[in-house]
Amino acid sequence: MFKAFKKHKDLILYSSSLALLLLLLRWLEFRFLVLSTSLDIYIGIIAAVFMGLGIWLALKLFKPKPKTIVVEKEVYVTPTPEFVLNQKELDNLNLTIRELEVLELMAKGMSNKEIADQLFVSLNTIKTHSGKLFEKMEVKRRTQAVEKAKRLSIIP
Amino acid sequence: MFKAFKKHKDLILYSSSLALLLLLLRWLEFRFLVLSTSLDIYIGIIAAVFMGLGIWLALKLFKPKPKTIVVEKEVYVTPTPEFVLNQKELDNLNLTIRELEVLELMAKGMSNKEIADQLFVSLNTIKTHSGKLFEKMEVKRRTQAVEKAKRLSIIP
DNA sequence: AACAGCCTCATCCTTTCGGGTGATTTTGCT
DNA sequence: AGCAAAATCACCCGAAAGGATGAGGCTGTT
Repeated sequence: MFKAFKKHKDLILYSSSLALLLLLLRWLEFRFLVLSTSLDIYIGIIAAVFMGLGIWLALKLFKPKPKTIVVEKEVYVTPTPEFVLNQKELDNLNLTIRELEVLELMAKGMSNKEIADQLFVSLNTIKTHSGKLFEKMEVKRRTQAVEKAKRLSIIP
Repeated sequence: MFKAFKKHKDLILYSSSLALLLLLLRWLEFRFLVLSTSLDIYIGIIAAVFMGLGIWLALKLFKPKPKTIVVEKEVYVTPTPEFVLNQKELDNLNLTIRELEVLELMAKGMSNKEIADQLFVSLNTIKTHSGKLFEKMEVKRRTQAVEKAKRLSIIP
């Protein structure tokens, strides 16, 4: 009994609604046909009411359909292509420790003076190092040295 | 077509039921109240049609209103070894085309003179461009400019 | 001890770079 | 047509970078 009711409760609910609506219509029919015989208005009301019923029905039936939309959100991956030192190329250049240090600081955009201060040596020393560095790397300017070093994966 | 039927089978089912019920009621009404006129049938048709219209309207109009549940799905972006320009940072710097060109050539380790020859302009012009470039990038030397540009993914 | 390699520093000189200023032309937009 | 931004070029000056050369000190190997 209850099971059957539960199974068809929607149907019963809507049927009841319709019955109620029909009663309303009958009442309206009586009111308008007896008091004022405006058929157009009557039909208009019928149309409006049933259209409303249709809308209500449709909304009721297609209501809680939680459509899930998967939004792909790109995760910002830090551009860290994991620097791997190219030992081979580094060996080929045959740089000294000091020269490599100077190269690394150059790559940070530091001036010779700043590098000198950082390494606690004189400006002239850095000039000597950088000069030899350019010789070994076969470049003419610090910018070229840095570019080549990055290209050869000697520095990150 | 069949898919649409399957999808809205509930609605169709209930609508048919209602229509059937309506017919039954009308028949009952006719039988017991003996009040059947052509007007009633006409009104019934009106009601049915407009209810159908209402349903159709509702489905049509409120279809693109699916209460969507947004599920954010994190997607792994393979660390592309290829250069992806950071347009945001580039826009922030508000560089001109010429300044960007100079910056790119600087990054290749070229001297101002070489850049001037490459772009078919005078050395002084390149100096002006580079000066403004350093201003906008808030750096003091070309090496710093290149380093920062690479760090911000403005140049490869 | 001798030698080689590296690090350090210096001096002299030239080139390059960068800052500052001003001017003219070109171009894009309204 | 007129305005604003961009591009072009010039001149001056000081700072930084780079080339050439020489020299002294330290360290590990032979």
